[in-house]
Amino acid sequence: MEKKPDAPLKKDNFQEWWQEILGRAEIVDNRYPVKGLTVWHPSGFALRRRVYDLLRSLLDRDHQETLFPLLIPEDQLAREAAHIKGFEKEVYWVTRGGGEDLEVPLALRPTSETAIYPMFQLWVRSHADLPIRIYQIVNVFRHETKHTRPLIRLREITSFKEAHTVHATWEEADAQVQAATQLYREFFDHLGVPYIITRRPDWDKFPGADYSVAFDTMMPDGRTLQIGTIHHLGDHFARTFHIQYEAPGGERKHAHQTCYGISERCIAALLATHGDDRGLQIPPTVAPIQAVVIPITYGENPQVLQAARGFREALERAGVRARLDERNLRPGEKYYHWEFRGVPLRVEIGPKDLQKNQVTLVRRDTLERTTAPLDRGAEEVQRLLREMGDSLRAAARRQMESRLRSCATTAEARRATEGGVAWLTWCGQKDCAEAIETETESALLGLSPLDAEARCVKCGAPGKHRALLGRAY
RNA sequence: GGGGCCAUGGGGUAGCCUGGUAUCCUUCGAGGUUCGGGACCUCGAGACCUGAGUUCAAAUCUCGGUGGCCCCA
Repeated sequence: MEKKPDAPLKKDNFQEWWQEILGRAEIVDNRYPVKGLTVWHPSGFALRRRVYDLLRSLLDRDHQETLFPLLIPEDQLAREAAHIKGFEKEVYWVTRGGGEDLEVPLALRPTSETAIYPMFQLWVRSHADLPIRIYQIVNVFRHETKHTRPLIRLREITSFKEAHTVHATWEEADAQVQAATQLYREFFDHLGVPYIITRRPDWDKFPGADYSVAFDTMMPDGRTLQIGTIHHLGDHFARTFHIQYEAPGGERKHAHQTCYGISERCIAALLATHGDDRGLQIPPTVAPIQAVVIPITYGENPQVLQAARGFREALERAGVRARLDERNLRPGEKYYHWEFRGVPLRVEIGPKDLQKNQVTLVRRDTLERTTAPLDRGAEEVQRLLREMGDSLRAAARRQMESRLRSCATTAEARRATEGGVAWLTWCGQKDCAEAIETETESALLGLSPLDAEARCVKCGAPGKHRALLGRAY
């Protein structure tokens, strides 16, 4: 499986790097014989589990986890007009059971609003039932016509975390959007993935939403990747699905809703953000293996082996996820092996270390080599892991910010979007947006408030928004 | 949505034009010597995407399917 280290250079050719590294580092195996579906390798799955455990722990503070069915009857899926229009071209249908045609075709959920909201209709009776905040982590299916890419654009999204909330008023739902934004910030900060938060332009909002907020990050080639979205649904779905509650005064009112999602693109983002020409780099908070212990034995050497085993146990006791590599390979090969897989810290223990009663520690990010006394080694490992998490996050943030440009003309923005993204001022007119997109050869991804008075780069009218321009995956 | 290129052991490839015995590297298994940054030796294992057609004979030629990659909208 693993090849010798002729890994393509990431900054020169991200797409090739991406395709190669996922297989070689055993994250996913893309050889499954259906387009757009992929297999999580056990070690990739271990990472996925860490990342989603983190996400769960954040959500569990005030959400409850649930599980809804995969199949949605056609008539339910079609109830909300804008919603079905947004998804109909990508829906997979189950039309037969056994040898029989089904009376009602069943959709494989492309997202679960229409599976969940009929149940909300039953669950919501009184204002005392609100708010409801639930989430589920499930697979969803979308028959993508664009290029599928592993972990980035899939036909089966295997790891869709979707949260759905119900509130009494529009304002309360609006506050939930803020809360969700904060929660996502916290999540991506833990992963060290930098992000830009914008409101999606009207023509690009979630089908059936009042407005949509999106998190975008930047891939190494400067293209953007949407890694999280948050939607204020207003009362559109509540009206369609008759989700009503009895207010304290006795009148019946429509509820207001939000929904927000994160998929395995969050893992794509963390791998693409931190990886380099030597392989992956997994942030310590979510690394399934945080430190690998490599004994340097020179043939049989029971003392070294015993010390290495003992140290691994000490790490485990200190709460560090540690692994001992006792394979009969030369140490150098083990270094490359674990570096490629992104293990944050390597611990070497050899005869020279034993003599000095120390361990040698090597960081994955800087390859810096230090030593620590054997009996305080575990503490030092913990300290280094914390430091590495911070420094990965900071480096990623700097890297992205170096490729954000505020531009005064579309020509300037066009250059900026060749390897990054551009901010420019927009008046809010659709015509101007289209002209800007054409002239910059990129997409108007999102909007953010103006921080000072400015004029539309296209028509010169007073600006209404800062617009984010980029080329998106 | 439109166009182009491609499919050979687990991974990467040669062979295809001009039909006849499938190349090399890597990987994997066994054994031995090794071990502070990708060791070596011996032995062994493993492939022509799928269906149809042409032909005495197809990895090679033709058509369909499936899958992958790239470019443009």
